[in-house]
Amino acid sequence: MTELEKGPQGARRGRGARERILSASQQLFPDQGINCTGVDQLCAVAEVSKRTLYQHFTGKDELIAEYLRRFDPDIMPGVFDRADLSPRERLLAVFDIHSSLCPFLRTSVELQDPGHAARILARDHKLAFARRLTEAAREAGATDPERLGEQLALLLDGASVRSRVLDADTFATAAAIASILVDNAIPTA
Amino acid sequence: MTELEKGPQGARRGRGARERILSASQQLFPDQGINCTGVDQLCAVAEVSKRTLYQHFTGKDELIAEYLRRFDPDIMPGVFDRADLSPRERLLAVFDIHSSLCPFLRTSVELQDPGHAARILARDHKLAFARRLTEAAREAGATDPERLGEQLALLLDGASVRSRVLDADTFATAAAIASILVDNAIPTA
DNA sequence: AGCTAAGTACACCGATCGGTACCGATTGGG
DNA sequence: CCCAATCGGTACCGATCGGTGTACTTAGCT
Repeated sequence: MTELEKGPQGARRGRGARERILSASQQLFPDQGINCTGVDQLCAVAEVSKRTLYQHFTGKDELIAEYLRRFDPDIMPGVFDRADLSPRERLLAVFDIHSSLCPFLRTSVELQDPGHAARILARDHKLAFARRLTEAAREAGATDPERLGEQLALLLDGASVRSRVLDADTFATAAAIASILVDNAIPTA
Repeated sequence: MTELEKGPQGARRGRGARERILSASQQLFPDQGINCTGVDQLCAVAEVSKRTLYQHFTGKDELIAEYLRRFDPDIMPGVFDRADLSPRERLLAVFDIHSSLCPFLRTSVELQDPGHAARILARDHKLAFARRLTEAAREAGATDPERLGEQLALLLDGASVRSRVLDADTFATAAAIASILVDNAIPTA
């Protein structure tokens, strides 16, 4: 009766194999990296046969792309639309997320082919994210919202990759910079 | 039989194999990544037999570490010691280097083991680099040199990794931020 | 000369990679 | 009830990975 999710291959009554595979990807890729995670291990964790995986995805490359696509819709869920915060606070709230290495950055570094679908997705994601920051900056009354958005995006990526190499929390530093930038970019602040 | 001597091996520059291996590493690792560069290809480019490589290095891991160690001594050659620049200009001159993805960042992302010698080296390098920035900030008269040094280091790493994913020059953005930070950190500016 | 260290060439190893073929069990819809 | 599609298990494929063993050739130094 309830029509479940529709797969490209017509998984009409899918037993959830596709979901389990994606779930396993989201569990293994961030921890072990993409290149260091084999298809066999992916199947083992997902409790899925290898054959099933290749019925849902043409190959590992497509799986990686779909794995990234899952992150896209919920960019920073509940940050940009918090009504309890002032526009300025909303700009800085992004830095409260003490995250690990951003999956899009990791993918862009690990994959070599610049034309790989996943790297295109990563690029699009970063552009979209900067756009959302720009939008928030405009609402906050920044004189040059686009510039401020790009600046804040760079701070986030810097903190993300730097936390990886230093094994320390670098988001506080980024937040401090962001605070200065916001103050400088918004008149009557 | 005194047949021809197996090709033009007579003029082989027998010595200096280690140097050629390291040179090949510096040529291949940045372009193809570390995990995607095999030992065989490394040997081919270095014009070195596989046996020779393993006589100079215990394994690929040690080669990676030594490859990184080569970058260490010449951090930003001729930037921190330019007498023709004011201390403030010296702080900002670092951002004129429109570099590609920092090898230390790339290594930290590609290698999974946090205890890998190369990742320790990368961490040490980043700490040392921030220290040099801190020193330069102190000479420039910053009120909190350590803080400014860490901030500038984060900006550089952010620009580096962001240039990778966006395939664009992001160092101008970082330089603009740096200029603001420096102005804010140095009194009587 | 003659010895030794360094380098080369090439075959080889076990492990793992991404990906495929086949087969039997399960399951839902007509 | 039967058909067709999905799924799991498993063995398998060729390629490549990092790393080794062996035998031969060279360069440098007394």
